[in-house]
Amino acid sequence: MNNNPQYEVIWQIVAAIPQGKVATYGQVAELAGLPRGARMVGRCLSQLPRDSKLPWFRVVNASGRISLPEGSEGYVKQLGCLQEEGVAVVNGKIRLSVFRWQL
DNA sequence: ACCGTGACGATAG
DNA sequence: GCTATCGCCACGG
Repeated sequence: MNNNPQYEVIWQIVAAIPQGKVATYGQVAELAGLPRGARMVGRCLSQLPRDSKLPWFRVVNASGRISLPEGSEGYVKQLGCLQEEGVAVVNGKIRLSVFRWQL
């Protein structure tokens, strides 16, 4: 299955994102100690089981957009979860200057 | 080993 | 704001 030891740290970072806030793939990668691992974070999340308890929906791309095909099941779920937490998604876009997770 | 494929990102126009 | 490139990196065929 997931033999990649890096997934472990990625999961931990994602799990630490506060509710009502979001983080970008690149940000998660850096906090996980993987400077150019944005794609790896995306890959990691894509492998998560549908019933994962991880707040994967709090991860968006550097443009503040959901990186899933619009209209897809995942897109709808992510959008719903975010709005439920109070994250404003205007015209499919999130203001990172407001909702981005800051340490 | 080679090549195409992504839930990416930075930059240029 | 948008598209087009290019760099990046793990995986699978």
